[in-house]
Amino acid sequence: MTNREIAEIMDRIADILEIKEDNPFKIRAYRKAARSICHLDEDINYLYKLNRISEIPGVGKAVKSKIEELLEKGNCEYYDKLLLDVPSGVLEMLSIPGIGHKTVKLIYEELGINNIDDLLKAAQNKEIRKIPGVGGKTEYNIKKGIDLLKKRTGKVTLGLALPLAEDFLDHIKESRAVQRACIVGSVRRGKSLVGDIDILVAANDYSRVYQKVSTYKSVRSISSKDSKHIKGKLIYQIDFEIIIVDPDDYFYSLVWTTGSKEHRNALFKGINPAEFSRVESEKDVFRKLGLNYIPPELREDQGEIEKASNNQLPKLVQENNLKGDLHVHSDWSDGAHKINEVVDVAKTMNYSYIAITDHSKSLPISGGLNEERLSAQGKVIDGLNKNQKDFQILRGIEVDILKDGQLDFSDDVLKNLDVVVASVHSNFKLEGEKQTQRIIRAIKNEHVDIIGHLTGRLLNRRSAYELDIDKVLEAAADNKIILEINSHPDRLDIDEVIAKKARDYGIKIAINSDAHHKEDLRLVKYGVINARRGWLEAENIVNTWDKEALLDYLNK
DNA sequence: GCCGTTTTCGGCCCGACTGTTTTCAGTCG
Repeated sequence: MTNREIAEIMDRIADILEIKEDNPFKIRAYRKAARSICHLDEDINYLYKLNRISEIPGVGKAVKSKIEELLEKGNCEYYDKLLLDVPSGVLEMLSIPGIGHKTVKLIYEELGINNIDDLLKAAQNKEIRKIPGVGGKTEYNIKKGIDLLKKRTGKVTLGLALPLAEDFLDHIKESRAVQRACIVGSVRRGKSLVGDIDILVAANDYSRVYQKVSTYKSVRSISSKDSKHIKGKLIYQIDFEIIIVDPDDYFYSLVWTTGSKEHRNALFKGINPAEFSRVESEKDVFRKLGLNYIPPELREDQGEIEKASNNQLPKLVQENNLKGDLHVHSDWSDGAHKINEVVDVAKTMNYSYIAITDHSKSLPISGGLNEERLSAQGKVIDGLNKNQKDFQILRGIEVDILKDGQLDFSDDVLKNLDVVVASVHSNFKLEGEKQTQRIIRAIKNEHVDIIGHLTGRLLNRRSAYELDIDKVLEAAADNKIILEINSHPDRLDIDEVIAKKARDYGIKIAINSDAHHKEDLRLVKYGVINARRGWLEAENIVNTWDKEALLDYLNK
């Protein structure tokens, strides 16, 4: 079992205990264990072998024994028993945004509804509002929530799919029958949500490829196979397809299977594939078409083919262009690590600066800083900086944008900081014009440098809030405000469409990790992919600049 | 169920908003 599978079971246990109204602190303990297992840098099987499971934060005697049982036997008696108490459909109802375990339990007990489909029917028939304490508004939210849920069915985040695809690819490449292999399709293009994992394989011996694929540890089932394709399901219910081609056709097929349908149709219109037999590289395929090499992230038929024929493609930003990170949390608020621990990881990434931007006081759940603690943190950072060589910790804050667009700190406090990231963490449901004016007011504050996760979307969980993007971009451009690409794979906010638009407005971008755990600094990988999909070059991204140029820009 | 220590029990993140009622419970971040 993988770390993530174990973590999901711990979360599931917490869900069931919530429905059963067990001790809230016990529930929190299971959630905490799930989170820290998710964040482990090491394989939990490896920790188990070394007898180091109890070193995981939040894992005590009871959780440890359950993890060990799961790793040894693949199941756990306590969990199996709990599953008998609550129907699986009721647990699925918990994933509907806007209703929690209390409401789910109430609906289950009062109406006997135990699955999402019946719940939707009951909501449509106005049955839910008959329960005392539940009204028409909740009923409406249930319908809307289920609608959102249905839309996301089958798609998973790149953050889940890419590491799995890479691991699968490594496994396939171990086979001597495989001459070449590559991840293709939407995963290679770096879409933030993907429907499946596609891998192209060049091989002559199909049966040996099948043999290799079928022994991959995360394959759960195989639904069809022939000499050209193997299809099935991986863990987390992710579909996969292995496309097997003759080695002579590999590079042509690589281009064919990577681009979106629209892209490849435009690319190969009226062209005989036989012309591309035995070409030596992907670049050669494009050359034969009279085009520059088009990076996978751009192969979406958004004008890239024309640009490739005119030598006008952008020189896309790369991960190794990044010199720092401007949105990082520490244990001064809801981050897991001390500032110096985060700095140590940043140095391994060859960064020369990071900004520590903990939450501000309006977010008490996150242990947000008040003026006194912010000032104390500043002194700690100054002290740490004295011992740094070729590295600087910038003093920052992720300051809350309040409901009316005012900030959570006064100008007198903000003016002393190197980096001010302003973000929305409340009142997501404001009507569009008010939301727009709220953010523009923050943009106009002279001390604000960056707007964090501008649209507030959470992939598969929460839509972006209502916002007039053009008005916001205009204001950002006028006020020399940097927009963040938040790299967390559940956010990727701003998305590639807004990023491209922002570039056209002349707005600078920061690719930030928003790390709450030291290892999460590496999530910028996804931010970079997103930026590339938005046609951004290194010069558009302020944290590819060296420290002097950056500070100069921040001081405007 | 975990954790820490003036250590084997007592405390554990909390405020705002929403919806349903009319003073509060549920949900979210």
